[in-house]
Amino acid sequence: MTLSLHERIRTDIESAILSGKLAPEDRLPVEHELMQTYQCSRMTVNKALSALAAAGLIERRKGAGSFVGRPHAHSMILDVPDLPVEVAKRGHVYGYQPLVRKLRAAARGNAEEELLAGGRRLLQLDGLHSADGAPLAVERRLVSLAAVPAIADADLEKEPPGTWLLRHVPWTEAETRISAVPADAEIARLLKTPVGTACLLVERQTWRSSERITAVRQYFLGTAYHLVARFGSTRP
Amino acid sequence: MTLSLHERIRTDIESAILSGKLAPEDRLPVEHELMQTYQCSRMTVNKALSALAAAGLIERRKGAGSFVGRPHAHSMILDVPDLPVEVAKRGHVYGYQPLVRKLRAAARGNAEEELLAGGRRLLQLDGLHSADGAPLAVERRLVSLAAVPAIADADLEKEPPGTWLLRHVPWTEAETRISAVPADAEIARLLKTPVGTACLLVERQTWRSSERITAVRQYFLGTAYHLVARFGSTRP
DNA sequence: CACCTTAGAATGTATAGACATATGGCGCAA
DNA sequence: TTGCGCCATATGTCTATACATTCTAAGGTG
Repeated sequence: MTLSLHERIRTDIESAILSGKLAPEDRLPVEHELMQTYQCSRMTVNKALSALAAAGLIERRKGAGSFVGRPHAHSMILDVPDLPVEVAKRGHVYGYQPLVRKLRAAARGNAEEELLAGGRRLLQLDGLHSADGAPLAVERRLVSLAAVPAIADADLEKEPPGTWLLRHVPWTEAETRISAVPADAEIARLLKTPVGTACLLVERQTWRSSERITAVRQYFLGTAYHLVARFGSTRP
Repeated sequence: MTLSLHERIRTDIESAILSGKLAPEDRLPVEHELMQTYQCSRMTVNKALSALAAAGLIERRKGAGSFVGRPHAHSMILDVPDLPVEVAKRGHVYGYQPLVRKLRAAARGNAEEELLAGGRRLLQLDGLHSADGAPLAVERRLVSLAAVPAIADADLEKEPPGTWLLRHVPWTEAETRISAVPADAEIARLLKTPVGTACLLVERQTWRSSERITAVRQYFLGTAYHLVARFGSTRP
């Protein structure tokens, strides 16, 4: 793969930073110097540096110059894969078993549910994800019928509601909380594991321009699943 | 804040996508149309669209056009905060207590450790993070002396090694695995919790251009800590 | 010596044009 | 009808230039 010129400039500087040749707070060559070095126009240099700035690798200060940014080991990229896809990728047979499908109002006094419902009703969808027949995760989901009326008529027998929503209510914003909890009696029964087993709890809320769509709690069998996050120059 | 023209074009299209006015696979106006709409040059439009493509919001196909991408609820942004900072931000007093400091060779047969050591020795650093005196997390860390010889002389009594490394070996690439495990006897003793308590296990490896720096396992008290990941248009 | 002004330096934004390259559809030929 | 090739289309890359904005540092003034 032959890199275009601005890509080459970008990767050159990128590897200089990641290898430590350029330390944080170091000043980069100014645009005119890079123009000389690579024998190109300023716009080409600018494109490379702007990309690095957008990625947070450098900081550009108008009038002052460009500087290597300080690293932030926070803000890594977390892969939250679609379960059917992920399970299939590991060579297992994915299964989804719906457990509860209930149309109901928001629980009174539960501010969370009332916000989600937005005055109308909620669809509660509980289900069990499995890999090769073995339980993998229990899912408890609430969907706002105000935001997604179409889900009332959706066929959710084979496809988990998360996958359905991903296809029908695209480009939502989301926030995910990850924690570890012991399995309560019901979770333990469904996951066929002793009460108190460590479970990875993934709580996710999604909304679209301030309209709340869905809230889900997924209890993963702690030993059978993990999430992976990355930080670095490796781009997809 | 007055947006520049290419920023305005970008945010216009961005909100059209996030609000659903533009659905996945939809075709965007071609660059020449946008030039007309905004009365600007092609480079300006191109800058806006390139930024959207870099963010994964749209897909551009040479010769074909620009299309709204399919949403990926995966690849969220995970905040892995520096513990001292995060604890302080919540109004608690952070504490770090070193437990083990041992210079040793890689365990034979442990491919992981041998890779990290790179033929030389490892520094093992175990410690306990606490908030307001209450145990928060146990940390077990290995640092490659081949990669970071300076850490042999570092003062790690008050500052956790993670913070020290962040300041002295910046811009590492990293991979984090997140799972849930029960506390074994030693972890339970240190966290002052019963054996089997659900713990959030965060395993992180960092390296710099294929040279391995450190590997760490942090066991968080499940009920006392959680991670948060976000996905959406909100940029810092 | 302290403070203010100012000139230069560096990035931010935008224009207009040129050529390169991948795509997809249309028309022509076998 | 089928398959091939060509061409219009749309994006990718790059140039050269212009002016705006912001920061830094030098130099002059009180």
